[in-house]
Amino acid sequence: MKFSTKDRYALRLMVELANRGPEETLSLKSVSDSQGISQKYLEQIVTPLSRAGLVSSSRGSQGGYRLTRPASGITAGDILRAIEGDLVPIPCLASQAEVCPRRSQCHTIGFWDGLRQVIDQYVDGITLEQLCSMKAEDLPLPDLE
Amino acid sequence: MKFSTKDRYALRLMVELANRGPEETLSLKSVSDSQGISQKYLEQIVTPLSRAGLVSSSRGSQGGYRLTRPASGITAGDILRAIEGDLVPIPCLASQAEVCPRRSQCHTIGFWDGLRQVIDQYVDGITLEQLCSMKAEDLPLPDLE
DNA sequence: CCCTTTCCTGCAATTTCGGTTGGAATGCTG
DNA sequence: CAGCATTCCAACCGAAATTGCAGGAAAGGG
Repeated sequence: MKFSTKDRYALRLMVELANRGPEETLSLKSVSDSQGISQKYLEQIVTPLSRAGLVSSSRGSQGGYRLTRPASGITAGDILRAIEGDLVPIPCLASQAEVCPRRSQCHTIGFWDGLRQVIDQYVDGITLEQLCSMKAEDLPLPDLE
Repeated sequence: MKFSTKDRYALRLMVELANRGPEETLSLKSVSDSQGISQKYLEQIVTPLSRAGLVSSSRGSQGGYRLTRPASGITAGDILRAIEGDLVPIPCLASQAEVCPRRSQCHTIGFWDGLRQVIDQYVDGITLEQLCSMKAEDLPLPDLE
Protein backbone atom coordinates (compact mmCIF):
# COMPACT_ATOMS: atom_id res chain seq x y z
CA MET A 1 0.00 0.00 0.00
CA LYS A 2 2.16 2.80 -1.27
CA PHE A 3 1.46 5.92 -3.24
CA SER A 4 3.62 6.21 -6.33
CA THR A 5 6.33 8.77 -7.00
CA LYS A 6 3.96 10.31 -9.53
CA ASP A 7 1.50 11.05 -6.76
CA ARG A 8 4.18 12.63 -4.62
CA TYR A 9 5.78 14.57 -7.44
CA ALA A 10 2.39 15.81 -8.58
CA LEU A 11 1.78 17.38 -5.18
CA ARG A 12 5.18 19.02 -5.20
CA LEU A 13 4.66 20.27 -8.73
CA MET A 14 1.32 21.76 -7.83
CA VAL A 15 2.76 23.47 -4.77
CA GLU A 16 5.37 25.10 -7.00
CA LEU A 17 2.68 26.29 -9.40
CA ALA A 18 0.57 27.58 -6.55
CA ASN A 19 3.47 29.62 -5.25
CA ARG A 20 3.47 31.57 -8.50
CA GLY A 21 -0.20 32.36 -8.54
CA PRO A 22 -2.61 31.59 -11.36
CA GLU A 23 -1.36 34.34 -13.67
CA GLU A 24 2.30 33.56 -13.98
CA THR A 25 3.36 30.53 -16.01
CA LEU A 26 6.12 28.26 -14.80
CA SER A 27 8.12 25.98 -17.09
CA LEU A 28 8.83 22.36 -16.29
CA LYS A 29 12.49 23.19 -16.70
CA SER A 30 12.42 25.44 -13.68
CA VAL A 31 10.39 22.94 -11.65
CA SER A 32 12.90 20.29 -12.62
CA ASP A 33 15.72 22.46 -11.36
CA SER A 34 14.14 23.39 -8.08
CA GLN A 35 12.62 20.01 -7.25
CA GLY A 36 15.26 17.70 -8.66
CA ILE A 37 12.86 15.74 -10.83
CA SER A 38 13.69 15.07 -14.48
CA GLN A 39 11.92 17.31 -16.92
CA LYS A 40 10.82 14.36 -19.04
CA TYR A 41 9.23 12.62 -16.08
CA LEU A 42 7.47 15.82 -15.10
CA GLU A 43 5.92 15.90 -18.55
CA GLN A 44 4.23 12.59 -17.83
CA ILE A 45 2.97 13.88 -14.54
CA VAL A 46 1.63 17.19 -15.71
CA THR A 47 -0.28 15.66 -18.61
CA PRO A 48 -3.05 14.07 -16.51
CA LEU A 49 -3.20 17.21 -14.36
CA SER A 50 -3.81 19.18 -17.51
CA ARG A 51 -6.42 16.75 -18.81
CA ALA A 52 -8.17 16.96 -15.46
CA GLY A 53 -8.39 20.72 -15.90
CA LEU A 54 -6.27 21.58 -12.88
CA VAL A 55 -3.58 23.36 -14.89
CA SER A 56 -3.40 24.99 -18.29
CA SER A 57 -0.41 25.40 -20.53
CA SER A 58 1.17 27.72 -23.04
CA ARG A 59 3.70 26.51 -25.52
CA GLY A 60 6.77 28.10 -26.88
CA SER A 61 9.34 30.35 -25.39
CA GLN A 62 8.25 31.87 -22.09
CA GLY A 63 5.59 29.17 -21.98
CA GLY A 64 4.79 26.85 -19.12
CA TYR A 65 1.97 25.86 -16.84
CA ARG A 66 -0.31 27.65 -14.40
CA LEU A 67 -3.24 26.79 -12.17
CA THR A 68 -6.66 27.17 -13.70
CA ARG A 69 -8.14 28.31 -10.39
CA PRO A 70 -6.96 29.55 -7.01
CA ALA A 71 -5.08 27.09 -4.80
CA SER A 72 -7.84 27.35 -2.23
CA GLY A 73 -10.19 25.71 -4.73
CA ILE A 74 -8.01 22.68 -5.41
CA THR A 75 -7.75 19.80 -2.96
CA ALA A 76 -5.11 17.13 -2.55
CA GLY A 77 -7.84 14.70 -3.56
CA ASP A 78 -8.30 16.49 -6.87
CA ILE A 79 -4.61 16.09 -7.60
CA LEU A 80 -4.29 12.47 -6.52
CA ARG A 81 -7.38 11.41 -8.41
CA ALA A 82 -6.08 13.12 -11.54
CA ILE A 83 -2.99 10.92 -11.32
CA GLU A 84 -4.45 7.70 -9.97
CA GLY A 85 -7.88 7.64 -11.47
CA ASP A 86 -10.12 6.18 -8.80
CA LEU A 87 -8.71 6.52 -5.33
CA VAL A 88 -9.75 3.07 -4.10
CA PRO A 89 -7.81 0.69 -1.88
CA ILE A 90 -8.90 -2.48 -3.69
CA PRO A 91 -10.07 -3.17 -7.27
CA CYS A 92 -13.48 -4.38 -6.06
CA LEU A 93 -14.39 -0.78 -5.26
CA ALA A 94 -13.37 0.73 -8.59
CA SER A 95 -16.23 2.45 -10.35
CA GLN A 96 -16.03 0.18 -13.38
CA ALA A 97 -15.30 -3.02 -11.47
CA GLU A 98 -17.17 -6.16 -12.39
CA VAL A 99 -19.41 -7.41 -9.64
CA CYS A 100 -17.63 -9.85 -7.35
CA PRO A 101 -19.42 -13.22 -7.28
CA ARG A 102 -18.94 -13.58 -3.54
CA ARG A 103 -20.08 -10.04 -2.84
CA SER A 104 -23.20 -11.02 -0.94
CA GLN A 105 -21.38 -13.07 1.67
CA CYS A 106 -18.29 -10.84 1.83
CA HIS A 107 -17.34 -9.73 5.31
CA THR A 108 -14.56 -7.39 4.28
CA ILE A 109 -15.95 -5.21 1.50
CA GLY A 110 -17.51 -2.94 4.08
CA PHE A 111 -14.18 -2.53 5.80
CA TRP A 112 -12.47 -1.55 2.56
CA ASP A 113 -15.20 0.84 1.58
CA GLY A 114 -14.94 2.46 4.97
CA LEU A 115 -11.24 2.91 4.45
CA ARG A 116 -11.92 4.47 1.09
CA GLN A 117 -14.30 6.94 2.69
CA VAL A 118 -11.83 7.85 5.40
CA ILE A 119 -9.11 8.47 2.82
CA ASP A 120 -11.43 10.47 0.59
CA GLN A 121 -12.55 12.61 3.46
CA TYR A 122 -8.98 13.37 4.44
CA VAL A 123 -7.57 14.18 1.01
CA ASP A 124 -10.59 16.25 0.05
CA GLY A 125 -10.29 18.23 3.25
CA ILE A 126 -6.84 19.57 2.50
CA THR A 127 -6.46 22.29 -0.09
CA LEU A 128 -3.44 23.12 -2.15
CA GLU A 129 -3.36 26.43 -0.33
CA GLN A 130 -3.00 24.60 2.97
CA LEU A 131 -0.23 22.45 1.53
CA CYS A 132 1.69 25.56 0.54
CA SER A 133 1.61 26.90 4.05
CA MET A 134 2.75 23.64 5.61
CA LYS A 135 6.28 23.19 6.77
CA ALA A 136 7.88 19.91 7.71
CA GLU A 137 7.99 20.95 11.33
CA ASP A 138 4.36 21.62 11.99
CA LEU A 139 2.75 18.26 11.48
CA PRO A 140 -0.75 18.74 10.23
CA LEU A 141 -3.97 17.10 11.16
CA PRO A 142 -7.33 18.82 11.22
CA ASP A 143 -8.34 17.61 14.65
CA LEU A 144 -6.96 14.18 15.39
CA GLU A 145 -5.54 14.01 18.86
CA MET B 1 -2.41 3.08 -4.12
CA LYS B 2 -3.77 -0.41 -3.83
CA PHE B 3 -3.67 -3.02 -1.13
CA SER B 4 -2.35 -6.37 -2.34
CA THR B 5 -4.31 -9.58 -2.67
CA LYS B 6 -2.33 -10.87 0.29
CA ASP B 7 -3.80 -8.12 2.43
CA ARG B 8 -7.31 -8.97 1.30
CA TYR B 9 -6.90 -12.71 1.56
CA ALA B 10 -5.35 -12.34 5.02
CA LEU B 11 -8.47 -10.59 6.26
CA ARG B 12 -10.70 -13.27 4.79
CA LEU B 13 -8.54 -16.00 6.26
CA MET B 14 -8.66 -14.44 9.68
CA VAL B 15 -12.43 -14.06 9.50
CA GLU B 16 -12.70 -17.78 8.78
CA LEU B 17 -10.48 -18.60 11.74
CA ALA B 18 -12.44 -16.27 13.97
CA ASN B 19 -15.66 -18.01 13.06
CA ARG B 20 -14.30 -21.22 14.57
CA GLY B 21 -13.22 -19.72 17.84
CA PRO B 22 -9.75 -19.89 19.34
CA GLU B 23 -10.00 -23.55 20.37
CA GLU B 24 -10.84 -25.28 17.14
CA THR B 25 -8.14 -25.60 14.48
CA LEU B 26 -8.91 -25.04 10.82
CA SER B 27 -6.78 -26.40 7.98
CA LEU B 28 -5.74 -24.33 5.01
CA LYS B 29 -7.33 -26.98 2.83
CA SER B 30 -10.76 -26.11 4.17
CA VAL B 31 -10.10 -22.38 3.90
CA SER B 32 -8.97 -22.94 0.36
CA ASP B 33 -12.21 -24.74 -0.44
CA SER B 34 -14.51 -22.20 1.15
CA GLN B 35 -12.68 -19.06 0.01
CA GLY B 36 -11.48 -20.16 -3.40
CA ILE B 37 -7.85 -19.31 -2.73
CA SER B 38 -5.13 -21.84 -3.51
CA GLN B 39 -3.80 -23.71 -0.53
CA LYS B 40 -0.23 -22.98 -1.55
CA TYR B 41 -0.85 -19.25 -1.68
CA LEU B 42 -2.57 -19.36 1.67
CA GLU B 43 0.55 -20.91 3.14
CA GLN B 44 2.49 -17.81 2.15
CA ILE B 45 -0.11 -15.59 3.71
CA VAL B 46 -0.50 -17.40 6.99
CA THR B 47 3.25 -17.51 7.62
CA PRO B 48 3.66 -13.82 8.51
CA LEU B 49 0.43 -13.96 10.53
CA SER B 50 1.96 -16.78 12.50
CA ARG B 51 5.27 -14.98 12.96
CA ALA B 52 3.37 -11.93 14.18
CA GLY B 53 1.78 -14.11 16.84
CA LEU B 54 -1.78 -13.69 15.61
CA VAL B 55 -2.32 -17.39 14.91
CA SER B 56 -0.74 -20.61 16.06
CA SER B 57 -0.50 -23.90 14.26
CA SER B 58 -0.54 -27.63 14.81
CA ARG B 59 0.94 -30.00 12.28
CA GLY B 60 -0.18 -33.35 11.14
CA SER B 61 -3.53 -34.87 10.58
CA GLN B 62 -6.34 -32.91 12.17
CA GLY B 63 -3.90 -30.02 12.39
CA GLY B 64 -4.41 -26.48 11.23
CA TYR B 65 -4.44 -22.93 12.52
CA ARG B 66 -6.30 -21.09 15.26
CA LEU B 67 -6.34 -17.59 16.71
CA THR B 68 -4.02 -17.00 19.64
CA ARG B 69 -6.49 -14.63 21.26
CA PRO B 70 -10.15 -13.66 20.95
CA ALA B 71 -11.23 -11.89 17.79
CA SER B 72 -12.18 -8.86 19.84
CA GLY B 73 -8.50 -8.40 20.68
CA ILE B 74 -7.24 -8.40 17.11
CA THR B 75 -7.63 -5.38 14.86
CA ALA B 76 -7.56 -5.08 11.09
CA GLY B 77 -4.42 -3.01 11.62
CA ASP B 78 -2.72 -5.92 13.37
CA ILE B 79 -3.44 -8.14 10.40
CA LEU B 80 -2.45 -5.66 7.70
CA ARG B 81 0.77 -4.70 9.45
CA ALA B 82 1.66 -8.38 9.81
CA ILE B 83 1.44 -8.69 6.03
CA GLU B 84 2.70 -5.29 4.93
CA GLY B 85 5.21 -4.42 7.58
CA ASP B 86 4.90 -0.67 8.10
CA LEU B 87 1.56 0.70 7.02
CA VAL B 88 2.88 3.92 5.51
CA PRO B 89 1.71 5.65 2.34
CA ILE B 90 5.17 6.75 1.19
CA PRO B 91 8.69 5.41 1.85
CA CYS B 92 9.76 8.66 3.53
CA LEU B 93 7.61 7.74 6.52
CA ALA B 94 8.92 4.20 7.00
CA SER B 95 10.44 3.64 10.39
CA GLN B 96 13.84 2.78 8.96
CA ALA B 97 13.81 5.36 6.18
CA GLU B 98 16.88 7.43 5.57
CA VAL B 99 16.36 11.10 6.23
CA CYS B 100 15.23 12.95 3.11
CA PRO B 101 17.67 15.72 2.17
CA ARG B 102 14.87 18.12 1.32
CA ARG B 103 12.95 17.31 4.46
CA SER B 104 13.25 20.74 6.00
CA GLN B 105 11.68 22.56 3.08
CA CYS B 106 9.14 19.85 2.27
CA HIS B 107 5.55 21.04 2.06
CA THR B 108 4.00 17.62 1.62
CA ILE B 109 5.49 15.38 4.30
CA GLY B 110 2.97 16.66 6.78
CA PHE B 111 0.14 15.81 4.44
CA TRP B 112 1.38 12.25 4.03
CA ASP B 113 1.95 11.79 7.72
CA GLY B 114 -1.57 12.99 8.37
CA LEU B 115 -2.87 10.45 5.90
CA ARG B 116 -0.88 7.76 7.66
CA GLN B 117 -2.47 8.72 10.97
CA VAL B 118 -5.96 8.69 9.51
CA ILE B 119 -5.41 5.23 8.05
CA ASP B 120 -3.87 3.91 11.26
CA GLN B 121 -6.71 5.24 13.30
CA TYR B 122 -9.26 3.59 11.06
CA VAL B 123 -7.68 0.15 10.76
CA ASP B 124 -6.86 0.00 14.46
CA GLY B 125 -10.41 0.91 15.31
CA ILE B 126 -11.95 -2.12 13.64
CA THR B 127 -11.61 -5.49 15.32
CA LEU B 128 -11.74 -8.90 13.76
CA GLU B 129 -14.90 -9.48 15.73
CA GLN B 130 -16.51 -6.50 14.03
CA LEU B 131 -15.40 -7.78 10.64
CA CYS B 132 -17.07 -11.10 11.31
CA SER B 133 -20.39 -9.44 12.01
CA MET B 134 -20.25 -7.28 8.89
CA LYS B 135 -22.31 -8.15 5.89
CA ALA B 136 -21.86 -6.64 2.47
CA GLU B 137 -25.17 -4.84 2.80
CA ASP B 138 -24.58 -2.84 5.94
CA LEU B 139 -21.76 -0.56 4.99
CA PRO B 140 -19.65 0.22 7.99
CA LEU B 141 -18.22 3.38 9.35
CA PRO B 142 -17.94 4.19 13.03
CA ASP B 143 -19.39 7.65 12.80
CA LEU B 144 -18.52 9.35 9.55
CA GLU B 145 -21.46 11.13 8.04
C1' DC C 1 3.06 -47.21 8.05
C1' DC C 2 0.14 -44.10 5.74
C1' DC C 3 -2.19 -39.98 5.42
C1' DT C 4 -2.78 -35.25 6.43
C1' DT C 5 -1.06 -31.19 7.41
C1' DT C 6 2.36 -27.51 8.26
C1' DC C 7 6.80 -25.79 6.88
C1' DC C 8 10.53 -24.33 3.69
C1' DT C 9 12.71 -23.13 -0.73
C1' DG C 10 12.78 -22.02 -5.24
C1' DC C 11 10.91 -20.59 -9.61
C1' DA C 12 8.22 -18.09 -13.11
C1' DA C 13 4.88 -15.35 -15.54
C1' DT C 14 2.86 -10.97 -15.57
C1' DT C 15 2.30 -6.35 -14.21
C1' DT C 16 3.71 -2.10 -12.27
C1' DC C 17 7.23 1.36 -11.32
C1' DG C 18 10.20 4.69 -12.49
C1' DG C 19 11.85 6.45 -15.59
C1' DT C 20 14.63 7.46 -20.65
C1' DT C 21 14.71 8.38 -25.64
C1' DG C 22 13.48 10.59 -29.68
C1' DG C 23 11.15 13.61 -31.97
C1' DA C 24 7.16 16.73 -33.65
C1' DA C 25 4.44 20.92 -33.06
C1' DT C 26 4.01 25.45 -31.33
C1' DG C 27 5.05 30.01 -30.28
C1' DC C 28 8.15 33.91 -28.68
C1' DT C 29 12.12 36.84 -29.93
C1' DG C 30 15.76 38.85 -32.31
C1' DC D 1 12.51 34.30 -41.01
C1' DA D 2 15.87 31.69 -38.09
C1' DG D 3 16.58 29.93 -33.80
C1' DC D 4 15.34 28.67 -29.45
C1' DA D 5 12.44 27.26 -25.64
C1' DT D 6 8.83 24.96 -24.53
C1' DT D 7 4.81 21.80 -24.62
C1' DC D 8 3.09 17.62 -26.66
C1' DC D 9 3.18 12.71 -28.12
C1' DA D 10 4.53 7.89 -28.23
C1' DA D 11 7.46 4.44 -27.82
C1' DC D 12 10.65 1.70 -25.19
C1' DC D 13 13.22 -0.39 -21.24
C1' DG D 14 15.30 -2.44 -17.00
C1' DA D 15 14.21 -3.54 -12.37
C1' DA D 16 11.20 -4.68 -8.97
C1' DA D 17 6.93 -6.24 -7.08
C1' DT D 18 2.90 -9.00 -7.51
C1' DT D 19 0.66 -13.27 -7.74
C1' DG D 20 1.03 -17.09 -7.64
C1' DC D 21 2.72 -22.63 -8.49
C1' DA D 22 5.81 -26.85 -7.67
C1' DG D 23 8.36 -29.89 -5.04
C1' DG D 24 9.47 -31.55 -1.45
C1' DA D 25 10.83 -32.22 3.96
C1' DA D 26 9.18 -32.61 8.66
C1' DA D 27 5.79 -33.64 12.01
C1' DG D 28 1.92 -35.80 14.00
C1' DG D 29 -2.58 -38.82 14.28
C1' DG D 30 -4.85 -43.16 13.28
